[in-house]
Amino acid sequence: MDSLATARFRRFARAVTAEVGALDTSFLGRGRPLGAARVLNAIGAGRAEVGEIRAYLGLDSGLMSRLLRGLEEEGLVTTAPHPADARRRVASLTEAGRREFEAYEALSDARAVALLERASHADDLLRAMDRVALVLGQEAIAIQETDPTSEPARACLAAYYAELAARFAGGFDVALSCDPEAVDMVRPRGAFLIAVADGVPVGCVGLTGRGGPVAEIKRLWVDPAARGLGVAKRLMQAAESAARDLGIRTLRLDTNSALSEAMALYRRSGWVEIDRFNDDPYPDHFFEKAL
Amino acid sequence: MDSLATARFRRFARAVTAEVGALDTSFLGRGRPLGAARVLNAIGAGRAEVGEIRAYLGLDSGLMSRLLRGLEEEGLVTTAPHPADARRRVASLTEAGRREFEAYEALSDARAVALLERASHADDLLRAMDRVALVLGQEAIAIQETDPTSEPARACLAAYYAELAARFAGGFDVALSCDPEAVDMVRPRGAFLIAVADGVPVGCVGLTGRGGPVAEIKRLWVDPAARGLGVAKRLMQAAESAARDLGIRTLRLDTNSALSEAMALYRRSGWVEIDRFNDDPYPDHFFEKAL
DNA sequence: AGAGATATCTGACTAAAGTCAGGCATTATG
DNA sequence: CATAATGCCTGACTTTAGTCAGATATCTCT
Repeated sequence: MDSLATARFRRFARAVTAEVGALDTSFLGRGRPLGAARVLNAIGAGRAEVGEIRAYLGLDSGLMSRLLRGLEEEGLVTTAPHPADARRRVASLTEAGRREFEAYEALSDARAVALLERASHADDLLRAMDRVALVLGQEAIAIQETDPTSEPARACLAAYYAELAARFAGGFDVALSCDPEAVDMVRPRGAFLIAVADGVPVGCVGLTGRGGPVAEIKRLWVDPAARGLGVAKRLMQAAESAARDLGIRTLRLDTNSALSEAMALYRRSGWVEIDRFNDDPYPDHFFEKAL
Repeated sequence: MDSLATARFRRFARAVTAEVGALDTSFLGRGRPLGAARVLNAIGAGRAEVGEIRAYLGLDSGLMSRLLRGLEEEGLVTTAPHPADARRRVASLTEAGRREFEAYEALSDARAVALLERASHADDLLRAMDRVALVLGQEAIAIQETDPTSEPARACLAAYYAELAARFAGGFDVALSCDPEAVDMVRPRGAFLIAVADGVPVGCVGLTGRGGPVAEIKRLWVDPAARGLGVAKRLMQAAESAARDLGIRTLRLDTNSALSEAMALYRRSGWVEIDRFNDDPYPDHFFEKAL
């Protein structure tokens, strides 16, 4: 660890506290102390159980209780006993509370937009921010199943096609490729999985079935900012597990030698190379795995 | 500005506040409230005037005054009237105050090291952090003259040579190149300039004179994380201005077409291409500029 | 059913941060 | 040289955050 590294880290911390601190204090400015605003926003973000919010915000139980009472008196929050355990309480926003939460959200978004519009190289800045966020918070990347036509799925696929176009010497045209139908990637025939970090999709994989015991893995992609963190491996494991659920016995996939990280991953995880099994012009390597 | 951009920014803010906030609260743990610790650290970081500290930390004048009194009673700080304006006051650390400041510094460094050691891909993480810090805080990049054998200058040059080795098809060996003597880059013959962001060097340029009216620009380098922010242009302007100071009338430089950004910069800023003027094996383009 | 654990609430505190009006030198300005 | 402005200080507040010791209701386990 060279001594410059700590200086670089601290330079980063200084640059960022100024901006991010401003984002935090934007929680003020709606006539409510920070503590109460944080609780309101935690509830708005989906945290319902009082104990969970308390742990998340690191609050003393007495303080938490008083903040909740305050929000209740403002008419923003209601609490009720937990249906399965009446010692615990669950909080939820009232109509007015939801409006107030949305006002906080709008404030945060406006701050973000203002900063990004002010910065030169916003694209590049966002990529660097993604990398920092993902490496620091890598435990927060979750794999979830979604419809292949959903908004986050389409965002992943667009990025995937753009990357193929950039990496294949002759470009990439999805119309020339064996593009699976969306219906083949929805249960019961198949599945579509995405990796999500804090609401932002960072990777995807499709399991394409045709109703029989053989299915294909298609469209494995991971955001460059999330590479090296084991996301592709987790996506593949989740796809295999979904395949077993669907009664699939054999998985196949095709790929291109330009995608060296993907090839290495397949070889590491029990896939064996087989002969060409389709006439898609893009792939030059074919793999199979028995489940 | 797509809506995902604000989500990505806010993901970054969340990931970072957890870590950077921890760095901030490391200011506690020395038995002093945060406010007093922040004032002490501001003085230690070189801020002397009370009004300046007040503005920097955003404190009320009454609060500021009390915090200063507290630090004085602890024997960590002394204040004196400003020599040019006795209404203003300047604060400085006592011997004990300096020791206490250094203890805070050590604490911050330890936090930084702990985080970087915990993170996978620390190198890559630091590069992304550099990019974020530099784009956000680009106004804080300062150009300064230094000895070419100083620690930061050597760090820049090592990075410069490493980059040439990576970008030249046949590699780069400094021993084969026309390497200028350090003494030719020190006044009165020449100069060496570095760009510094918050204590970390991010770029350099050498002005190599031989005592006559002609000098050469050598070793222009900018940290990849700081590119696109106008640092190279500012370094070149500072070098030209130093050359004028030294009575130089004509500047020359050699470069290689693999360094396309540099070539573009020279063409943009009034340099004209001339014939080869040395037998260095690496350059393939030669430029001149009259001052 | 009873003992102990758990989750939240209430009351009574303290510490820290922040606000505001006025005071006192000192300096700038007409 | 009088007047206004500036920079800092002091005293008297309020608000916010945080702590801690019970109280209360509920659940788990035997």
